[in-house]
Amino acid sequence: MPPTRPSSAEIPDALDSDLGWTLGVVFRSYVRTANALVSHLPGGPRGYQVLAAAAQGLPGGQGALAQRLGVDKTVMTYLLDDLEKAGLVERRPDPADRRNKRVVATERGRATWTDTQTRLEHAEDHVLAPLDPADRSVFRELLRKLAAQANSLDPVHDTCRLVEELASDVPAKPRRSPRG
Amino acid sequence: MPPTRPSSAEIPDALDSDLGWTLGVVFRSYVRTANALVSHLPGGPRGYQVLAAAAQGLPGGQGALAQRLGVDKTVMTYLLDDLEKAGLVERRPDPADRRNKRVVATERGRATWTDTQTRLEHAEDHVLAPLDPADRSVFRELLRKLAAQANSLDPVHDTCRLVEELASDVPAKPRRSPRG
DNA sequence: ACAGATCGTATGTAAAACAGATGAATTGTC
DNA sequence: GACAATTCATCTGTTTTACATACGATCTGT
Repeated sequence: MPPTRPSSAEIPDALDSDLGWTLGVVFRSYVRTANALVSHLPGGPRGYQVLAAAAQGLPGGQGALAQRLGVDKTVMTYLLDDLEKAGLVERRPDPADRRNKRVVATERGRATWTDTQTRLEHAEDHVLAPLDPADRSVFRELLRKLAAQANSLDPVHDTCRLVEELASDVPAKPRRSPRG
Repeated sequence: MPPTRPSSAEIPDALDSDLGWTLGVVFRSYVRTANALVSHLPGGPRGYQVLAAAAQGLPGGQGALAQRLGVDKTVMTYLLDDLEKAGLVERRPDPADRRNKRVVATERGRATWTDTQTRLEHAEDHVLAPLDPADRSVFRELLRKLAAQANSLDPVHDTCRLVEELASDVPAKPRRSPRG
């Protein structure tokens, strides 16, 4: 998914008023900036999310953490390996359940987290720069409304229903053929 | 990049006012819907873009097409393989330059394109549903402004400059270690 | 006509994600 | 209290995807 990660200049013509396109342009612009701002810590953006979760001291082992972040548990394993190797977090066996390994941020990890947070705020300002302050808050508010609604109907079967609702000639699932 | 394709529920807590987060939620919501709506044609979203380009009859061979869409030329090769196998486009040798292979949409390809276009318009309405008509046009306009500016400073060195500008402790490039 | 460049394709390689198996540790039941 | 079943984190193997490179075919220059 990301399904789409087109790099730079693409379809510059008549799709200027297309919502999906403009949304993608703005989002990718932010993602590019944000990625650059967190590229110094292992795991990139996901490493930051893990660090943030650890610094906020939220409960649960690394499995729960993986589920919350939407990554596979095996990914979380070597994500934490790199993060721990960098001295930002620690795996600490849970005294209550020694199978669990609590993920706690080190002193340096907490400092790095707050530092990166301020960076990301700058990234937001960078993206919103072309708007004057009044328009910025309007945009934030509208976006917040959209996000709230999008979250409520996020479940997968909903888009499936929408597909069947609009589909005309989709009998089966034509998976992509292997390259050979 | 996608760099980030987190699936569903993630960091539900204090980041509600975070621009990057809400932007990502809305964008992923649209992407999910749009992907579902174009999943019936080979290559998914990129297959649709190729089909759209072919149906609009834009000039140039498949190499130029690949560059415009931001995908590798080798990807374009088997992308067109699948698309041609499905009878949506044809590779036609350019009479002026027989190295080039013009990509033209078949009759069925054009029909599929227009059909998919209307579907994607429904997807837009679906995302913008929580807003009343006035707010929708406001949102579209603000987003258009942001996209225009983002496009102008998209070049990579710009974000690099921004990184160095804000970086505090980034001496070298700590590439991620291989898993083993 | 011949050297060099360009287009599309084929091939190999590296990185990333997912599924399944493994070992350690807990819970339940008898 | 012992034993089966479950859960957690990790390891291993497979698959997919993108990229880099090499190749044959074709064009353009001299």
